[in-house]
Amino acid sequence: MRTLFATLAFGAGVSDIHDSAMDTNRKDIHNSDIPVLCRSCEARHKGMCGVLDSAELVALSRHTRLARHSAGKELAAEGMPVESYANVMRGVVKLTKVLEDGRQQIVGLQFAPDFLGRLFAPDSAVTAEAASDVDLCRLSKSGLERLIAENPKLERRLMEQTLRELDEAREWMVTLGRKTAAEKVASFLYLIATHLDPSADSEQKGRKFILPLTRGDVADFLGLTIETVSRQLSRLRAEKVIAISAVTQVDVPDLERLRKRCG
Amino acid sequence: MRTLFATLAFGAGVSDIHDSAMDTNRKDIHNSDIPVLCRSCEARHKGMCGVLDSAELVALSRHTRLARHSAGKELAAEGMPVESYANVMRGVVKLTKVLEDGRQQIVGLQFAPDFLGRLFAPDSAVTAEAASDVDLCRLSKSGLERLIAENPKLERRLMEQTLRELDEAREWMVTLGRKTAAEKVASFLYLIATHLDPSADSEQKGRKFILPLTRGDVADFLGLTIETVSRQLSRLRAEKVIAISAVTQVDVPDLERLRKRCG
DNA sequence: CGCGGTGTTGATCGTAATCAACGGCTGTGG
DNA sequence: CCACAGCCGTTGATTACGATCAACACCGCG
Repeated sequence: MRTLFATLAFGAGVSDIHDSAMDTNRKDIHNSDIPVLCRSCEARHKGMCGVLDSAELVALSRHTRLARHSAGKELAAEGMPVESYANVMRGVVKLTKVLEDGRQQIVGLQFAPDFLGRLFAPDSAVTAEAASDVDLCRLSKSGLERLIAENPKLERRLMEQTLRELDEAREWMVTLGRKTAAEKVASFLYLIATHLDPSADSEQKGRKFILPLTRGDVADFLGLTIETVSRQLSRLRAEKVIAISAVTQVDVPDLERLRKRCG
Repeated sequence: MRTLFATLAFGAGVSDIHDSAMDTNRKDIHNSDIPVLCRSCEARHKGMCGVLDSAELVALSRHTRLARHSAGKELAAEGMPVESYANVMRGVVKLTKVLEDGRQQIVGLQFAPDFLGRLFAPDSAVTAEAASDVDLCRLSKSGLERLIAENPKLERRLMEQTLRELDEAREWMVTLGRKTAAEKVASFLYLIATHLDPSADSEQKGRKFILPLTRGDVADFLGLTIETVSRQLSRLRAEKVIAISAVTQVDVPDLERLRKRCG
């Protein structure tokens, strides 16, 4: 009934993974046993796929396909049924909730290699939207649920990510409830600086990154207005805590100095 | 080495469960197989123990003991190792986080029959404190972790509670980030009215309850000051949305009318 | 060139924080 | 028994932080 995994992993009509990815992990042993799509994927190491052996990866890959979306694409809607799960391979996904009158709050940000989706619930409690251009590894709902039932280690790994997300949500509740606008913006920059660019995790002091969110997104994340976010960014720049070369290009020369602004 | 479970369930030095509890569940079949401490416990139905059969309950009860604490008692400290888990049997436990300068935020409230504790982490990310007088069913760390490893259904149940807590935390992030003081206080009262008193869940419109939190706690939960909470409560009372007979005694004549104030 | 979208900056306003006074309750000790 | 301290909660006066309203700069694009 099913053809070779590779055919499905690159499912018809979906743009192929870029060539450079093919070359990245040549050093891996038994690469030939690992589905092509998985070879460059962070989830295989730090994400949920890290608990799977190559045979299990192959089995899972029969239910996966690469999906690329550009910034702004709605991936799941609040209150709507979810037909598939996904792993974030590249980019940032924002999870939002809205009040009837349109006030919006970002309640979570998912980076590679985070798992995306609410297990064991008929429909999504949040709206998921691509904050930047993203690559997702889509997993069919039934396929993953079957695999979870068979593989306790996988369930455990997902439990651990869920607990981590809960910790992060609670950390953010402190920021939303008790910090000033200045501290909120500093906290946001610190979060991004420490979550993005996971390759360079040495003790290097300075970090440059491209903000994956617009000012409006940042405001929705922090419970502020666009104007206040802009003003606080200007203030941090004036005080040399950050440099802003282009609107989305932020440079943090001293991460520790930024952390001190987080309250 | 171990004596009968009943002896340990009522471990020496711990005050006994009150007599009335003994009579509550006479109608249960095979009550004689169920540990005495479990007979009146909500966790056995809606909580994590709902997935255990009576033999498993007995096995678990060898690692449990009833612990009573009065309001204000610190049950776990942020950043400190946790030596045991617990189920809330009665009362309310608040989970808090603090900033260096003392600003405090409540990041979660646990009601019966919630599970208490952070699995798979060496130490607690939050401070847990009895908000009201509470009864806990303490579970030894190693005992529960062994049981989880053996019982996939139990892990699943705990996963489901964790996911529910994550949903609740995200719901609360909207309240903290985007609601006005008036909406925050209304939302808090609505939360309490719908979470407390789980027995009377009929479509009755009116609800009376004793606030398990002080004004200071409410303020810490909502990211407000005591004064603002007090003013908003006075306003709701003046507008007949609630009645306050004593400081902790709240009466919500029309739950739907309260819900409309939540934004 | 004008246009829409995004971001910055300035002026003003309003909500909630802060500062302050006081009332009610409880427990303690003369 | 009353006096008083200490705590909690309410209410009033004032302040300040961030929202709102407004103008404009910048950029890509038809």
